[in-house]
Amino acid sequence: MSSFNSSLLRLLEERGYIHQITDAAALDGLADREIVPGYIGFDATAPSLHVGSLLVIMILRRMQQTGHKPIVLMGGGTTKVGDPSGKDESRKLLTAEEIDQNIASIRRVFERFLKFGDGPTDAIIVNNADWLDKLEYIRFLREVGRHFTINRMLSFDSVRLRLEREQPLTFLEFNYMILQAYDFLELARRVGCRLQLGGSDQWGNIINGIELSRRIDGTELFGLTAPLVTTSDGAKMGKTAKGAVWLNADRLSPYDYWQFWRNTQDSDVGRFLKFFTEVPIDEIARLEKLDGSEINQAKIVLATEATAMLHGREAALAAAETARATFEHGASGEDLPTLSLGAGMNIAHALTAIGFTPSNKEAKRKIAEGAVRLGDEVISDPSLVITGGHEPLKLSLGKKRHALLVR
RNA sequence: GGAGAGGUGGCCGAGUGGUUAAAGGCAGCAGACUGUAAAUCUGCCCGCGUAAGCGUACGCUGGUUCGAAUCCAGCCCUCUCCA
Repeated sequence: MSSFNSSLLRLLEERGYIHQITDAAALDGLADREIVPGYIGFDATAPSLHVGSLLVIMILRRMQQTGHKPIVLMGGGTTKVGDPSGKDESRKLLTAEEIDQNIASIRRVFERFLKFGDGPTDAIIVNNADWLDKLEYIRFLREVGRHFTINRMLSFDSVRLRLEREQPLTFLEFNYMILQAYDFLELARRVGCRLQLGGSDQWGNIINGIELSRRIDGTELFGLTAPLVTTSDGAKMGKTAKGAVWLNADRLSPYDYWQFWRNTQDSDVGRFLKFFTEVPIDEIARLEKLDGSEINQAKIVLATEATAMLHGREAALAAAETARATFEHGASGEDLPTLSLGAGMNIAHALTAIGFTPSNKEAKRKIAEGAVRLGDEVISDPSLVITGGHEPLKLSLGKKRHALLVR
């Protein structure tokens, strides 16, 4: 069936994880013969990664499952420079302290997907600040800089698009691709890394690293990119009412994470099951063929499996149960967000306090629109003051967002 | 260093002294229809306040004026061309 021999590439291909490979046949041979250490870099621009990174994290996990060694590269150094890819403006510069805090916060997620340790296929985590922070400018320019022509650098999307749109690109950011290329060289030297993975937007950066390593060390390295995950109507995946879909539980609860997947469009379910769960292929084939409202069964599987992988099976089942109680029986599940009313609270303020509305003003608008219900009764009085009773009260905004109010 | 263009709400983008909290579009939220889907139609979309009302807002700082996003001065930033 598959054109590949190695279990790694066969699995990645079957699941749809492969967008481009530099030298597929050679990589296939290598992966078939020996343990391939492969890395992905993650910049620490926020205290949590979001679902946008989930696909490549899944690839690391799959690598390990097929007998290879995942390397998580935290971009402690590159974050200080800022990746211009896909952005019109440079980010504000983070301080070293903020970056370190972000790294500490982000790394916990990887422990859910990868097994770390000292064994040959155990995952390791490294920080490129370890070498980038120590670079000496002139020496670096002479050793590495001479392998890059400006002519070529200008042709890369990350740079070209910015220039075409007449947006500024600082010299600082311009250097990002060189540093990423150098990372690959450094990882090859330090830990024998042979493969770099990334999103399709990273192709240019990955190629640079491969070429740099070949020129300086004569080492043959490989690159593999994953497709950009968009929803079927073309939008970049990963936005919800509350903003980005964070992976850290303290930024997005398991319940909300479950809801994110539950609300997947029909046409995306099959693809997402392949990408973000480990449900067997033939089972996915069955699920995605379900008709009409039956497709919701597939969405529930997707939500529960994806949530279980990140937050644990128990949290996933609790989220599923709460959703079932809330949406199918009109009751309320205990996994819903909860707000303590204290002595009593204005209903509009309560909506804002839970985060359903960004402001009291917006909360009042929603009340005026008839979108707010308290215990399934539509509320029309924006000045209503709620006091908690013995039983939790269910507060709802629209059909999807529900919370429990307690005393 | 010189010449020109420009900086408007999350984004794009109108607006050149007075119903301008600022057209229109996108994104977003809600309602209807559904299946917690998509598409479609409708409404909403700076904040505080129950309300009257108030406070902020068109790069920054001042000024002119009864009144400024709109005029003037200085400054900051960006782009294009020239050196």
